[in-house]
Amino acid sequence: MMTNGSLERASFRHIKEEILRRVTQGEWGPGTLLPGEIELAVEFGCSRATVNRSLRELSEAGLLERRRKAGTRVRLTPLRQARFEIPLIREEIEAAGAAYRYTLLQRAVGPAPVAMRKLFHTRPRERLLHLLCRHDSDGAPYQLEDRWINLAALPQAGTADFSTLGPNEWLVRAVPYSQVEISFLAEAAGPAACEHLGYASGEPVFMTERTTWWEGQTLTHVRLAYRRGHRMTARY
Amino acid sequence: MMTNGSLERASFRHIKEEILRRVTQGEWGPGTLLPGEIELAVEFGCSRATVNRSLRELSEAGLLERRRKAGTRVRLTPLRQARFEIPLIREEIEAAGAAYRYTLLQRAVGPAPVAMRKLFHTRPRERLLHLLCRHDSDGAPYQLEDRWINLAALPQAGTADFSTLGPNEWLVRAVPYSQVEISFLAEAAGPAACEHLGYASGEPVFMTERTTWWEGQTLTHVRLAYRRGHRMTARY
DNA sequence: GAGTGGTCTAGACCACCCT
DNA sequence: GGGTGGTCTAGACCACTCA
Repeated sequence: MMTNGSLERASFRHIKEEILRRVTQGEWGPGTLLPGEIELAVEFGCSRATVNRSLRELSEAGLLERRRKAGTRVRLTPLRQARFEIPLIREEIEAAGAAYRYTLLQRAVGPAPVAMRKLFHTRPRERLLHLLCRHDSDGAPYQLEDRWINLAALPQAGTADFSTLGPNEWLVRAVPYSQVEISFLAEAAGPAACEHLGYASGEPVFMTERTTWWEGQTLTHVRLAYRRGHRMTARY
Repeated sequence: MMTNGSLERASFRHIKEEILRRVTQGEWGPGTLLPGEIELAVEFGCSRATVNRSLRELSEAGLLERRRKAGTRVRLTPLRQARFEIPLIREEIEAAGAAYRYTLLQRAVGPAPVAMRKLFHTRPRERLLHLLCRHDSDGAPYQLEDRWINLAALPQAGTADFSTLGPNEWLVRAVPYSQVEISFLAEAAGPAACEHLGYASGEPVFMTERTTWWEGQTLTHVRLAYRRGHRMTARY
């Protein structure tokens, strides 16, 4: 019945905030050993499970370090992690209040270059679908998409109509939950970026590369070139 | 006493895996309404709290969508999020098994350029510390660090010795827990990148920009230029 | 209004790992 | 060996939101 003494209800959120405050304001410096869960539960007038959730989440966020028997400590150097949300390109553009347009520039089916064959572990005879697409924001080129799709793993992609629906959206519907590796890098503008994004040859281009697997098979590999000045931003 | 019926102990991990399996293998397609927590608890032979933790974590990971009264659904388009760990540059290099070396190239205190004054909200008279440093991996230039530090907010930085300890490590110790905004971008190599990282003028450079606040004050702003070919990679 | 998830409690047992 | 966090349970009340 009696919960706290103060007006606030005991809650894992309040406890997280209070512990975060003590750490950021230096009350508990790097390396400090925190009181045990039972002790904190008494201090905050809540159950041990509530304290546990607070400390667990702060430890997942990289602020604290927990070990059985050793206790909970403030990390010496906080584990920094930035989380980037990867939206569908259409949603990204529309969220910015701009009009989205999609154009299929090229479509080809055939044997793959060596680099792609290695990535997809396909035999020389197997065919890949190669697509080149442009995504516009308010009529101006925004992103160029250079995609390879494994037709052995995704035969339906061979007959899908990519002239109106982008391959990314198609894939998300066909294979929604898959393993992904994503990279960010800088590259010199090649002929395609010059022609479709208006770059001068050799200009720096911000690029994303993504490879997608499902049940151990490589499904698709895509290289996304962004328009001049694009950046990926996150807070933490 | 009786827990499960099967040999496995009921655990939120097993439940997560099983639900993930049902979703990825298409048993529960996008938009599917999952059974309620109580129903799942009966199925898995565990308590509702255990089911709740499983579903909560899957929803935080972007796979599921939960609303009171409406229930738990498989997301139509999975919420994609990539998590990048941001290590100290020294740890990044040493983790790759290479030797780390740090060099302070320039140090200057003075009035700031307009762009920096805006960022730091300083008055014209206030001074900023400007540092240029290089981080080497196995003797080869790896990263160039161009940093501004707000001396009004961090007066100790004015007397710190940055000739042996990099400003990043110094800052992490002085102000461990702060707010950060980080961006990734591509830029043409300027004179500094050419001189210290061996770029040809105008070559594409992968860059990170980071601004750090603490208690509402802008503490520091840094631009990191990486050696040729660098990429940031994450899996999800 | 009623059904669902969100959270808290009190208690329990266990696994890990420091001393 | 013993103390700490890791997890589970059974029950409860609450808040949101859909019909």
